[in-house]
Amino acid sequence: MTNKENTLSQLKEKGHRFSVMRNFVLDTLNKNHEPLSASDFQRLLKDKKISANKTTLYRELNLLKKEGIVLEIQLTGNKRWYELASRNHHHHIICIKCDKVKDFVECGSKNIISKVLKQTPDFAEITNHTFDFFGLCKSCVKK
Amino acid sequence: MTNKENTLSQLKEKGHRFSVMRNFVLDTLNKNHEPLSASDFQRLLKDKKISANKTTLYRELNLLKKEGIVLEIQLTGNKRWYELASRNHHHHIICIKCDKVKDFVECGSKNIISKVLKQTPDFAEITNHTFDFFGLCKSCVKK
DNA sequence: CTGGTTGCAAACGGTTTGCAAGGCA
DNA sequence: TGCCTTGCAAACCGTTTGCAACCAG
Repeated sequence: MTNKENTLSQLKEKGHRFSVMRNFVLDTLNKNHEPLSASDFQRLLKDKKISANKTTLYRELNLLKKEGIVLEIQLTGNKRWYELASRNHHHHIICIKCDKVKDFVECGSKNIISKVLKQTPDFAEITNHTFDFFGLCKSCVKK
Repeated sequence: MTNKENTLSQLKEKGHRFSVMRNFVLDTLNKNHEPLSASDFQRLLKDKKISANKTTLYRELNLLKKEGIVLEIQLTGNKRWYELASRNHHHHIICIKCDKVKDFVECGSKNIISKVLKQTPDFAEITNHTFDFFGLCKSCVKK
């Protein structure tokens, strides 16, 4: 059973159904190992000639987020990216010109968290962190 | 000469003028050593009984950004924070309930950058990075 | 007087909501 | 048949823009 089929049946047990959008989003996330934004999904939907309303896409992304299947991440400005929650802990590098996102695994933040809490006595607990890099990808540098 | 006066005269040399909003924003940023969002500024304007349109505030923040006096940072969701560019390199911890932001100086990212580039051959250069922590501040934990 | 600064209303872009229609189990 | 899913239009929220009036230098 593939990862996607696994997730679909997991959702069915919770009373959710099969749908074209659900299948598409899970399929896409399993095949692309980089975070995708709503506009990425819309472009891919168009490529696959799947006609769908953006509302349906946003609702699906929120449902998958609520069910803990995808994580929503905030990288730049005013859009959000989505990736499978099952992926290992990692971080991102984003091109500031074309918004391309790649992953990297190095983090090394574990031993920093206790230092952070010592420096910020107002805070009680840390739930997550970002450690994202911004720069220029090679194709944007050429331009 | 205070930091604010310094910046104001620096701006005058570039043809910009004194204005209530400019004075307020610079004053506020110099007095608050945490990043502030547009809504923070609007609240503080109200507190000081300074009547001003939000457009004016956004325009001022963008002008100061353009002049390299403030940095715009993206922490969560759909709003932006501003802080003086002259401050030392540092990072942030944000309360996920009340959006309160505090700084911390520990970074330790320098030796990580080369590792990041090695892992992501698509990228040519890194211009900046985020290293922000999300959690609960003590007053939100109590609630 | 000149051109930087302001307020207002409207637009913008990504995202969400209400509601009625559609369709999977 | 029940209720999950969909499409449409409109709302939403932070931010930006056009334009005419204002005012610091």
